Amino acid sequence: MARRTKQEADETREALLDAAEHVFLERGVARASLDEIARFAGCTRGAVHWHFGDKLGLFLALDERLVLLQDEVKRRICDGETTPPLEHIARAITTSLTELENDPRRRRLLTIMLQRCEYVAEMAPALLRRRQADAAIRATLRDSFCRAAERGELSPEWPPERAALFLQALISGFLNEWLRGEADFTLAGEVCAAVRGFLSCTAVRPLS
Amino acid sequence: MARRTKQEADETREALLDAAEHVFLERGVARASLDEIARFAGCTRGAVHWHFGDKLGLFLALDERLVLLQDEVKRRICDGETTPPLEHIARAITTSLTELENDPRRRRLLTIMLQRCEYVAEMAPALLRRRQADAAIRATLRDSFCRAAERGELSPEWPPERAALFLQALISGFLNEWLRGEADFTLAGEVCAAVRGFLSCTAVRPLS
DNA sequence: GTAAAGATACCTTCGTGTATGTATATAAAG
DNA sequence: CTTTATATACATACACGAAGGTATCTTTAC
Repeated sequence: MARRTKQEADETREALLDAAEHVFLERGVARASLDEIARFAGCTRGAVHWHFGDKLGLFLALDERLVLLQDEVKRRICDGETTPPLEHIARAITTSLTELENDPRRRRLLTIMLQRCEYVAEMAPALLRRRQADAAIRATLRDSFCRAAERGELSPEWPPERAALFLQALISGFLNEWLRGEADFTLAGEVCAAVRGFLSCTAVRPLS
Repeated sequence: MARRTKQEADETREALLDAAEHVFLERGVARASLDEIARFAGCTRGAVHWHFGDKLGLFLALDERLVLLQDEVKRRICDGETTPPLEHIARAITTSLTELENDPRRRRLLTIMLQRCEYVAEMAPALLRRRQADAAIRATLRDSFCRAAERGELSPEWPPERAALFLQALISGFLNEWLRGEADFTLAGEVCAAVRGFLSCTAVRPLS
């Protein structure tokens, strides 16, 4: 009913987010009703409006639950820089992709954001977040490729800027296909192999 | 009014599709009302229901207006096979991408289908069409890579199946980034260069 | 007691489907 | 060559439900 402890309130909040995740995925964001979501979470629309204000607020709160692959890869690249740049990129991506593949919640969230919602004006906050993450990972990749070039490990055929753009598009494309659900490949397997295949192309010496 | 000539009826039908294209793009498919679309086309909802039945019918009719890139590339590859396979693939993709870039209507349609609609169950016909096109282009690419392998022109590092998957994901990823609108690259320029870059990697001899 | 946390009730808006009205092109009949 | 009939191509009107916002209770932790 009402004013349970702070922790219980947080639990209902989480339950509402879980419910939204489920209903959004099945019916799409636009067709999902707040009542359906609330009922799925075992409460009423009152709780939704209390915690999130309106539907957009609920959606944006759900969006923030999604850890972006870009951020993870960037974090891993920026952390410990022991191995050679290209190898380091490959490992960061491999680890991040594997983690993503083993996290069904993230997959569901990604599916919602990419296939179950319409990006009109009011969704701007969610889009902005992805835009910034894209720009950040792009810069990070470019830096790594630059350092590889300085060490004489990058083929002159692949200027850092182009290599970074290529890699970003490649992963984005694979991710999209993977999310369709009919994919006959795995992230940890074929996609990581493809990434390493590309990085080998950009290297003057083969990757270890 | 009523019962104009057959040609006039077709014109209103086209006008309605144009209007739907415009309104869907601006407001998203779910939030667009049939009344808004009809009014934008200079008629009323009566015309919409007459020509398309309901909103889903309108959407699917609009979807069929979109010539898929996959189909174009496939057609170009299957047509005249004079040059070596890898070079032939590169040219087919280059031509198709350039054509797409110069057709703003196709870009708008693609944007609607990828960013302005929610793929729930009833959208299945549109999804199925893309699925089949994906499968077809994939098979076509694989065949071409196979023939390149038979001619000794394909690097053993790249089995045909993997190369085809890679290429498909790469283009799909670039297309998605391009549709975002903030792309700092062009299809005819950077993307074609990237495709040729990849194909060069798969070749034992450099492309011409 | 009071304010947080949520339930309930009410109202209003919007959009769709459907049913029906209506004018005209076209073809058949005379 | 008219007249008549009918299917076509819409416009208009209505009815209905679904969904969201807001306001008002209710409960309980502190």
